[in-house]
Amino acid sequence: MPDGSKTDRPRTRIQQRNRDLIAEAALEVFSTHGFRGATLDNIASEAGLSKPNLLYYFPSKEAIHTQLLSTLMDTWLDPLRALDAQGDPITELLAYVERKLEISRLYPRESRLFANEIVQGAPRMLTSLEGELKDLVDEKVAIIRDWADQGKIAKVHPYHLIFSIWSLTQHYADFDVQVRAVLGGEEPFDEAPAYLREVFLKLLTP
Amino acid sequence: MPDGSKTDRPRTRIQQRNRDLIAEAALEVFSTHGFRGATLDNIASEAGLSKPNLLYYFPSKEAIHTQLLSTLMDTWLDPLRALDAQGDPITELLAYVERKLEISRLYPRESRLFANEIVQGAPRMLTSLEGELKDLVDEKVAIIRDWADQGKIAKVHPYHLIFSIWSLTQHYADFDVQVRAVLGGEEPFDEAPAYLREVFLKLLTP
DNA sequence: CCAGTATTTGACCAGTCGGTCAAAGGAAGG
DNA sequence: CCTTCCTTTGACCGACTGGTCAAATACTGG
Repeated sequence: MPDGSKTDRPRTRIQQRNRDLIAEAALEVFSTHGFRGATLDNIASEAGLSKPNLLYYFPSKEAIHTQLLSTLMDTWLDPLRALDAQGDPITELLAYVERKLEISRLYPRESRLFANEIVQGAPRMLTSLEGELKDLVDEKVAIIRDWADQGKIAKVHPYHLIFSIWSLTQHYADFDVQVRAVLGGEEPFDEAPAYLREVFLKLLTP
Repeated sequence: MPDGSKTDRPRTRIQQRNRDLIAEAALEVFSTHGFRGATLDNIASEAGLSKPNLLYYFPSKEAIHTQLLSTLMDTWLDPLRALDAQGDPITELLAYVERKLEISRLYPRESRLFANEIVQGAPRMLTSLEGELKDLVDEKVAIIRDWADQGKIAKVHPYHLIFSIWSLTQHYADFDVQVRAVLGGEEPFDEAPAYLREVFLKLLTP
């Protein structure tokens, strides 16, 4: 049995491949059915493996889910990490919006995985939210507050500014079905970038 | 057995009370665990009834869920219905934002119930979205487009304007845990109304 | 108080779920 | 070819889930 601890790399190519297959399948299934709605049989067949074989690589359903979440948390925070205190304030913030929207477009399943978890009260993620996430946000909020104090951007509530960026960008991934149902045939991501740019440009211009 | 069809009123006070108890309990459970994550036992004990007793009033778990969704869809659309083509454009739109935010504050469980359903692809709601919802939105979009054409508000993409109102207001209900985790002790709904007012005022002013 | 109806429930069922296990199949080096 | 370790699986298990049913218990009008 392979060592299940997260720290050590898989030793063989087969392990690497199958762990990747499982992660990919689990992302697909968890993101469309939620934790409770996903079954090991679903994930197994999506991955092209048998159920006992899944459990050869991961000790439990919960473990697969947990690994997915913690892997993705980093990816999720990257765009915000890139917000640079040295850059031009408005350019930096608009670039953040753009990066975040692009990620929603490219990785909607990851977005929905988080959405599922958070909407249901984040039972398996609360410590992450209160830890890494809050720390990073606090740090960037300080930068935004400085910019506002120096008159480089409009005086907006920095926490709510960040919430609104998350909200507006992730909406296109998380509520994709609704957006498409309302738009009919039109492709949401054609217009979204320009629209969001306009929103935040108007909001932030002093 | 009571007649299960939705059209006729319950005949007795007991039926009325128990149906209400079940709906309330189901809202609580479905909104925090999703359809699959909710169990009849959960709902029953939350309602203070036995499981077979639930199924005396509703033919199935699915039926409870369906009735919740369709009852709530109306409530959900009301704020948008109230958007008045005759009123002052900016006042009307800001009032819509305010109503929507207020509803998120007062009925977060209802909001999360929808969020759960839509994030997972709206398997039990798609026809509603493509029907009533789209029709109402189309109608109101026409009004907003007129306002923009007449120069009474800024020229913004009307569909995306509506998406952004939904997104920003519902975020405070749907992602409540995350918002609170980041804010620490602060109460989100203290600052949100003024913030959102500022966002949309700046966006809509020609 | 009684008959008849509405309501409630304990016991039960078949299907599904996460997870186990022993045994069978591969891969690789000597 | 043989040994050793890695990988895969069919069969199985106990817990849980949605749902049924017949019997028991309240309610109601007469």
